[in-house]
Amino acid sequence: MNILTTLTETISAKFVERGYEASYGTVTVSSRPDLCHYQCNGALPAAKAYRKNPLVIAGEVAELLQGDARFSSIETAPPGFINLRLSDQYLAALAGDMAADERLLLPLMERKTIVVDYGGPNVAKPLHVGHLRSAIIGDALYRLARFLGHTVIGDIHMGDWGLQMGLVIAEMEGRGADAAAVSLDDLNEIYPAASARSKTDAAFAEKAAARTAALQHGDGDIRAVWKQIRDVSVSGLKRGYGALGVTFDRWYGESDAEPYVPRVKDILRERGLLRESDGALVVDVALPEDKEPMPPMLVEKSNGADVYGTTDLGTLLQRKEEFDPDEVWYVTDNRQAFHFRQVFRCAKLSGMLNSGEKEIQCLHFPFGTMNGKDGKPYKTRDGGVMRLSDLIGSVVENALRKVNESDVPMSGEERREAARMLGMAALRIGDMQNHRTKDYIFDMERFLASEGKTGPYLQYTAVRIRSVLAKARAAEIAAGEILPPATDAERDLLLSFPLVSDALLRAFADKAPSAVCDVLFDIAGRFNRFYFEHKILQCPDESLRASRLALLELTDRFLTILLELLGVEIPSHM
RNA sequence: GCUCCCGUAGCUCAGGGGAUAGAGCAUUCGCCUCCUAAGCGAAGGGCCGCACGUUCGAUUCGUGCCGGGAGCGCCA
Repeated sequence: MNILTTLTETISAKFVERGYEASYGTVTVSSRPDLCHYQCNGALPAAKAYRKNPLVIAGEVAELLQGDARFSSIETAPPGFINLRLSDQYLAALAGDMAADERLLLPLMERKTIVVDYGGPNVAKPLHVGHLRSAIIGDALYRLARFLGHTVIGDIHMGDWGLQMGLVIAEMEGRGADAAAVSLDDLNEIYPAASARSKTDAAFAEKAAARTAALQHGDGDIRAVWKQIRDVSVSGLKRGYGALGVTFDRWYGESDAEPYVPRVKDILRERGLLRESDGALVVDVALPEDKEPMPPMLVEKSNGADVYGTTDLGTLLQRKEEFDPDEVWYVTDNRQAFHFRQVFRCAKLSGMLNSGEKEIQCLHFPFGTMNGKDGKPYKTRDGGVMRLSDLIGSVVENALRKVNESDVPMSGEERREAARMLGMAALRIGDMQNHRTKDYIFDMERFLASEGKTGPYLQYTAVRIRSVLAKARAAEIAAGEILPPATDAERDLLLSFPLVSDALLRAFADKAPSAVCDVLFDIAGRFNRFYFEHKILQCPDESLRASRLALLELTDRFLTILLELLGVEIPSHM
């Protein structure tokens, strides 16, 4: 049930009836809530096209709308606005229809198969704050796509095949470390050490590169060491993503694309796309219309090792054969935009995106950086990269401090559980309340505050609703039919529900979870005002009380669905 | 240097050819004998970076400039 679509259809039909083009009938949410709920500005551009007074056109259309019971007022205003107010009866009926529907009349789209690539952690490296955004934004997009009816496959796409593996293997060799006995903690220490050494020690860097090439070319001993490292790492990664509440359908890595890489090279060779350059193999991906310099994409380094673009192509081929998707989404850092432009072009040139009649759409949805208060990428106090587990630990610890200030009776276990949920919500909403593509500043105090656009604010709203509903159940007071709103607060709340459908479609179109956040804060704010101004259980009028309870139930269902789309859990108390 | 993104209230950010540009925080002032006050209300606060252009109309579109960020073949 998309109110904007419905109203646009209605008004467009009236424009047509008056001899104008349907496209002028677009209805938007009013920019002047004091005057109306919805508005149509189409008479203004129509006036130009048809050389008429816009107010006259608006009047012609408005006249045809008179008598439509959905509206309590249909007015025109200079220079040519059509202003619409929904009637209280219609609002109540609409809410009743939503409540009667399992998915609240929220839209289902035409089903597509979508692979979402939103992890990208490196094996042998602990998760750090840089992995947070990909995980929670990707997870939210995954949930949203699935909710809207698509078939979605989430793939973590671990980096387990590149130079970082060679670095770790070379470092372990140098130390004489036993791969079979290596622990997660060892790995967490080995990689940074190896990475640092490769920058100053040229011989070591060369050795690491050689080990990378050997791994990729199937050296059995190296492969055995590699497998050990990988297995240990994966268990750590599963724990890390588990703590975030982020799941994947496939725990594939670059190595799983390895069998496809020779085929990718064959395809490129057959198409005559491979070219030697400075001892390396490259594909030219520049187009005549390019405004920026577009260097060729590197497929094989001069030492014979593959680079990540190569494995990305192999992965694409794997996804095509395993899932035959309509779309493949890459949720990664902004800084990889250029890389993906190259890969996507190369894939298109190779013809590997063609699948029957359709062409697989590869789409990169980049996101900005999480910065510290200094506006620079978030670091620990000593300037190092902060581990994700440390970040989560400190957020949950701070959340627990807040939960412990609450005088609501809760057991220790309940407090810890609430703190975990509040902390994770603070992280997720703190991140996703901003548009995906923007950088934002990580501010724990602000994210954990109960006032403002925060996770805890949204959770608190749901908690107090559920508290009332629980009391109603205990007192055996049943919800009833939603009555037409009698007050502004009630009407405002009812008006927020029809906006959800449009918000979800916009969030999906832009791949922007922030649009889901916006509508959540809108509903929560309106509800909290309603809650403050009205008695519910103490309401003396029985049918009014039943109506308000139904309104609480409906609000709770909207909040629950929307929060779940963002991966936010609701504690039982707080 | 070239390419892309961004510049909106003291701060963090929405919005986007049309009416009086919106939230949240912060500040000030109010609201619990009552369903969770981790809540609600009110007030102040803006040359929408600058200039030119397109348009009946520009904060929104275009061009240039200034300021910030990122990227530009053997890392991922």
